[in-house]
Amino acid sequence: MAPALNERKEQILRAVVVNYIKTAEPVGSRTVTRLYKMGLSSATIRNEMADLEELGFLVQPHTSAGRIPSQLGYRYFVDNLMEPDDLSDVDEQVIRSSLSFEKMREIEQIINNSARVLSSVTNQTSLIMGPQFKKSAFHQLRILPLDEKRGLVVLITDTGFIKNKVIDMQQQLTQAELHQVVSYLNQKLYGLTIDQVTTSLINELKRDLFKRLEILEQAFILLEESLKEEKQIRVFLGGTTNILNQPEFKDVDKIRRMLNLFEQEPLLFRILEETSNENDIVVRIGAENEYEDIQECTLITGTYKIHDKTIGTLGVLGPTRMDYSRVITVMRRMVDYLNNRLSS
Amino acid sequence: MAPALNERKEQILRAVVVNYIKTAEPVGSRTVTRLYKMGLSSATIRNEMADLEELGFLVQPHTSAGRIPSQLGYRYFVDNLMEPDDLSDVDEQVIRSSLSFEKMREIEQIINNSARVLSSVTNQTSLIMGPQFKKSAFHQLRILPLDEKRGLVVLITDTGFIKNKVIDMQQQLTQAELHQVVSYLNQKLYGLTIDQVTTSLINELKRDLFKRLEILEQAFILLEESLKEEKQIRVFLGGTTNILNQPEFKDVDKIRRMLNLFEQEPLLFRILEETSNENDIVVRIGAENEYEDIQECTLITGTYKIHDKTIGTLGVLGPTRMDYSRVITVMRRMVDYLNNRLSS
DNA sequence: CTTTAGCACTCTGTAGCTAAGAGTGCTAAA
DNA sequence: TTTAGCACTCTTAGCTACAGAGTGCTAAAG
Repeated sequence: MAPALNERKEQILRAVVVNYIKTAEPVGSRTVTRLYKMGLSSATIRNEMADLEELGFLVQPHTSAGRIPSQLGYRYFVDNLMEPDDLSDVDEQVIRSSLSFEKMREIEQIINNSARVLSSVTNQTSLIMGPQFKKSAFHQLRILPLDEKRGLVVLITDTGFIKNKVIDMQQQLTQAELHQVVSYLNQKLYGLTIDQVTTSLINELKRDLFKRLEILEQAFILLEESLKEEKQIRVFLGGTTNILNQPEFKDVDKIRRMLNLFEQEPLLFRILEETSNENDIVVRIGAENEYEDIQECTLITGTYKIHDKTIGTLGVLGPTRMDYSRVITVMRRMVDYLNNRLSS
Repeated sequence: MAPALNERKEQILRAVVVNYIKTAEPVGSRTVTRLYKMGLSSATIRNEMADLEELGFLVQPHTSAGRIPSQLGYRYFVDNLMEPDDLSDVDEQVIRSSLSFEKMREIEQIINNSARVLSSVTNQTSLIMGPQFKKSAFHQLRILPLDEKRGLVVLITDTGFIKNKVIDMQQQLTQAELHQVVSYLNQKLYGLTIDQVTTSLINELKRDLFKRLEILEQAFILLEESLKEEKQIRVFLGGTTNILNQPEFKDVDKIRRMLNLFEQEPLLFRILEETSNENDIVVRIGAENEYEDIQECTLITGTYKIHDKTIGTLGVLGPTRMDYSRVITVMRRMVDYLNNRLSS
């Protein structure tokens, strides 16, 4: 744990962090006295800043430059010094209106829109995990025959999602046979979360059913597959170009690494999943992140729910020099609105 | 139309283009004699190159640099000088295997995979338009009641696509009423392309139906909406980071403009649609492109079909200095395989 | 003991300069 | 028509000089 600082040091640390976030330039002692006058000369501030550097809260890019916050400095700032941000009415309006579209009945549209807004309000890149069905509970399964060869599997969860998938049916089934299979499956699966529908459970059911009805192999493989597919979740990105506006990403090589990351959906998914916590907003600064390529970045995550069941994560990714206060506030609002919208 | 060149000029132009494509450095007269020895001194080549510049096929970045091809130069090369590329067995293998996955039943997966492969084999960015349903013909409509409040609309086209969408139904319909509506719609819409299902036609049907059955308004709005939605098509991107490897994109500002473009799906769609031609591969070099932000790029497009019906476009986007021969050959193969795969 | 003024020192970034290298265009001869 | 030779142009890399910003230290003042 970081040692506590006396009030004067805290004031100075705050001044440095706030200023550096705003200007992206190292902050010198002069600047601190000028902007946050506290009746002290620059020499005194200099001494204090030297102390703060010794304690690990500040670093110097080179001997004769100002100071910039270290990872520890940001951490202390976020934990102890940050003042909550007031969102402007305009921001508030933008966030709300992004979700109020009457027509957005498909959840993917809502999520996609949210990603856009989250990135534009924060000026960072946003990542939102699509709904995780595996955390929803199985509610109902239907199979609708389309023609001789195809059927439509419809899966309904307790969180109100409906996923469907077309399957080929090699063998034809009579209406009655189909009905029999479907009701058997419904009975067995009801109330389980999608997570709990494991391959072994499916195999068991398959063995069971085969005794009664031997025609089903193909249909079963396909059900299994369709469930498996639901477990891989889309991650929606917004404002990927925003990182290019940050001075810390003027190096093409860094840009490449970031964009490369953005193309790897499963990886993004894992990062979001690892970072997030159901109950609160999580701030991961620099090397606090597991994944190497974002250890110069800060990732802030929150989760959204449907009927009190957590089903997805939203994240904002940017350089460690990020307006923490603002992003966290925006994230809070976004989560609130999203929860309301999705639970109605 | 560009004037015809004598053989010697053609040889030299080809040499310059080929070399510049490979090295990204302006090509001087010495280099041409050294690499493509044709029994002439560099002075002669110099004279010829000066002619080629006068004719508009070559340009000089500055007085004392070598020459690079102009847009016209590339055009002449593509139209007259290019030799077809032999794909290596490895490439061939990669392309084929990207599509042979047994499990990819969903067309979006196939398209997505194709985008990935197309970009990695060409080392450029690829864009593939998802299937355009509006060019398919209406085949069958079904509505499956899910519970009291919701139903599932299933739309089947002659190209074998099945699109479906969940709708809310404010008023409850009896099974019989629903059946009546559905069969009426099927009768009216059968054989029309989705394109032809205009708002006015829908309104007409609506009036018609209202006479018989007044409960349907809500259901109708939603059918309309779901059709409208099918008209906006996804564009799948692959290898967006590849442009960063090109030396012409070392400027952060150019990168930003490109990436910005990539985020605007509807725009990409329009560009692909405008550029492509059903019957052949189209090469748009530099300012031949309509859209301003890609006038330093070349876009090469091809189309893919299902049962001889064109339903989508694939594109490769990169700097004008692009390996035309290779990209075009790869595009041809890709189109072939894709057509085969989708029509089976 | 704390604060501050003063000053020497360090490091960066920019501007200007030079020299090397690449390539051209022109001229005159083959 | 081709080519050798040469003066000329432009870019790039490296070097130096210098202004600007900021520090750390010392010694004096509170």
